[in-house]
Amino acid sequence: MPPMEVGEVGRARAIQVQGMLAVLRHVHAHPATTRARLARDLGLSRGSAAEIIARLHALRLVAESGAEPTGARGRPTRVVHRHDRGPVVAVAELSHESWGVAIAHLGGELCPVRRERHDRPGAPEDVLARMGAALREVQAAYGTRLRAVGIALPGTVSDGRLVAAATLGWRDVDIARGLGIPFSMPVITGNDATMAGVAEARRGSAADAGVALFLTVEVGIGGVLLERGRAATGATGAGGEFGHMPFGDPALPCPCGAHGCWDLEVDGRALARYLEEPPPAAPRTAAGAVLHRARTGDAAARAALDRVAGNLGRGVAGLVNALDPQVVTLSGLAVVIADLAGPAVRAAYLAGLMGFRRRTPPPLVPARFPDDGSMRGAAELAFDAVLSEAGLDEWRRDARDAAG
Amino acid sequence: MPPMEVGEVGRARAIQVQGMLAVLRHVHAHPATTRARLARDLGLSRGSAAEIIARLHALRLVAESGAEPTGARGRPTRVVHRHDRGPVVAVAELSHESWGVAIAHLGGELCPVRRERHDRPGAPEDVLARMGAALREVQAAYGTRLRAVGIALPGTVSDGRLVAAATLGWRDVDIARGLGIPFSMPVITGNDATMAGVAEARRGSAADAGVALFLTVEVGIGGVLLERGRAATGATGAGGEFGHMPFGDPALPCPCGAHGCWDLEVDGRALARYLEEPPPAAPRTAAGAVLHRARTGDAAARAALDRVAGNLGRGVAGLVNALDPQVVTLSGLAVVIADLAGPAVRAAYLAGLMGFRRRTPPPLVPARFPDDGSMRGAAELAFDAVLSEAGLDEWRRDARDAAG
DNA sequence: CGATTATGCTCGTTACGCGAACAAAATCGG
DNA sequence: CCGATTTTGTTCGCGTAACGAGCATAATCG
Repeated sequence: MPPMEVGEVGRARAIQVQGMLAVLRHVHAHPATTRARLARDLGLSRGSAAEIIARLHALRLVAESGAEPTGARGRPTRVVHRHDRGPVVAVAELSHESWGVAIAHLGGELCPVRRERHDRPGAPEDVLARMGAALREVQAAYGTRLRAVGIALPGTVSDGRLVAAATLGWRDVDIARGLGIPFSMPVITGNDATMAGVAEARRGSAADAGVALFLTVEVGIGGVLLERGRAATGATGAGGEFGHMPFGDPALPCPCGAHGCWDLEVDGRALARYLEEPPPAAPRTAAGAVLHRARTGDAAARAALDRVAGNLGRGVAGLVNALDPQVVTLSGLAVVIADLAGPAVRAAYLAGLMGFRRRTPPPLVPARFPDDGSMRGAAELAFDAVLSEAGLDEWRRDARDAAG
Repeated sequence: MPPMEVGEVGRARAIQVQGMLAVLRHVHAHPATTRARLARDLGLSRGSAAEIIARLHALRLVAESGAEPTGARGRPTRVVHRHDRGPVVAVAELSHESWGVAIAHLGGELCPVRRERHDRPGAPEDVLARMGAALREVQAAYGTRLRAVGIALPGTVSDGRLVAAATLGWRDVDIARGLGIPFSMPVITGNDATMAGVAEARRGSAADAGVALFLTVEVGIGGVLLERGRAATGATGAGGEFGHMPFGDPALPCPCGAHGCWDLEVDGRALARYLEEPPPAAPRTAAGAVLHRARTGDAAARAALDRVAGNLGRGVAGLVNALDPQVVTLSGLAVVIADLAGPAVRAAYLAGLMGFRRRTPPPLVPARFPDDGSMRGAAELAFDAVLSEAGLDEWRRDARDAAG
């Protein structure tokens, strides 16, 4: 069967592709779904579901198992899950402390491949070369099963370039080139907070929310607005830099080039400034230390924490006023701040909300994936490319070439 | 032909509806399109295009004319446009100065029905009753051709209620009930700035932008983020209240209940405060007076204007950092401020942008529809409901009942 | 005025999912 | 233990929409 061409043999072929994609996306969103359930959820007749699943099985995209008694009346149904030789995506994550590479299967399961720690990452070339080597290792291992790559980066990503990464000390890095990825598969690069937000919106704390806001505090604040599981990343992919909104002291210069950014009011730099201590070389580590002091009775640290908590709450309120999410997911230090200084966060949050919102303020909830959210999100975005018309066409073409 | 039922006679029927909707949406987006052009743009064969257009013509949704020589080689093609007895939507707009009702045709053409001015609108019941009467007049005139109603309101709209309207002095008004609309057609209520943004994104200054930001200054700032022509209105429809982000002096209380809102830094209240004059009863009118003074050499007014211009530029920069639009459309007083104090706006705008954005800052452009943008946007959203599967089903059902 | 180009029309063909009918596999209750 | 009931799986004739080849039509070109 040749890949579908627009117009050939009518729109019926387009319907087939839509049916196959609907089933694949259902299996991805609900690993261990059943044939009966997906037929019901997708509004397919049982005959159609059978045929589509057979078609996908022949392409080694899904497999069936089970049909074991459930204790309920009626003929047992079969479980539909990913095929053992089905597509995988590679995901890479870079942070100021380490980098990691994993693969992800249809359904979202992550399998770590490599992780290396680094104190100061040094030159981009070095780190990216090692990451690229790990990715090529994955490609060697999985061959044509590897269909896309997702890369989560700690900074502002615009048009596929890491244009600012304060924690790494990098500026304007061509990531794909640095990784030396020669293969032609889709490569999705994005901000790590944006990707973590996607993971929370699809499988995490915000899975039931049509509109959600994700915020994380590491060095500064990152985040993203999510609508029906999709990140509002803007025209160039750099949306979500809420930390560079002028919620702070306008006299304070920000490393980003602007002044008065929210970033400076909610992280380790803010804590140090409120304690009248010198700016920390490693704001994240310094923040941890101050929070520990606050936890163990240091009054000055406590007061600094309360100020930062107020700044956090007030900024979140402003975003809620502007973007009207149903839920706000917090991650990173934001969760710790909310834990240790909940009343200060909440008071500033409620005070910052427009009056009509105070009756039912969107809840602030902790992330479900605090440690690997950005990898999970990178996997989701990579699978978006795979579970598309173009992705399915490519898979079919490769399957045919392999059979021929 | 009965309305389409999911599953009946295969997905072929679903294909038909998609084809019809694609053609209708094309005609709506491109009034005076041609049969040849829409076949090409939509990837239809000429036979299919002919059949779909015939189907739509039979339903009195579109008509054809022309086929007149164009001077180009080849057989002339026909123009496809709205049917004279096709669907219309009613649009209503309420502002602090007046209210208006119009109808809109497929393709976007607006025809005014009624407009009344009011100095102080008074009780919601009175104004809404008059607007409701005008809408019922439209219903009487158009009968079943009237398919939806769009209503643009000057304040925060959440879950269909006008929960805050500072310029009207209204709070928490049930609009549909106040209008007394008994009919069961879709009624789309929304913020006037949001709707004006939709108009600019689809047919105006931001029509070519995938992601756009719309901002208008009247009393305070309203606006919306737009993605592919759709407004990011949030979970309850209240998104876009950028004026209630804390870009200002945190000590300043805002009528909304929060403090330090951007609203207070960019309108007539800000100008008055900077001039050390009492708060104006009508901030919009007062702003106009100050701008006139600034224009005619009043140094104090000029200085106040420059401060407001800086506040505007700085806040816009923060939104650009966060939302990453391709273009920012300005309307209302924002355009006047940008005209009179362009350098101050631009300087603050560029200074507030993250460094990497300064090379290619999203342009600030004036609205294409400064006077009726919110009505045009209300029409767009009302037609969204009409040009949908449900809307087409309803139209077909009514057409059948009328013929039977 | 024949050649060329572009569009409009006709109609046999293709390919999709539907769903009725039946088969299979479980539990229920007497 | 077995017939009844429920739920799922399989089969296959059916209906339907769009395709596109082939031809007709209507314009401009040289």
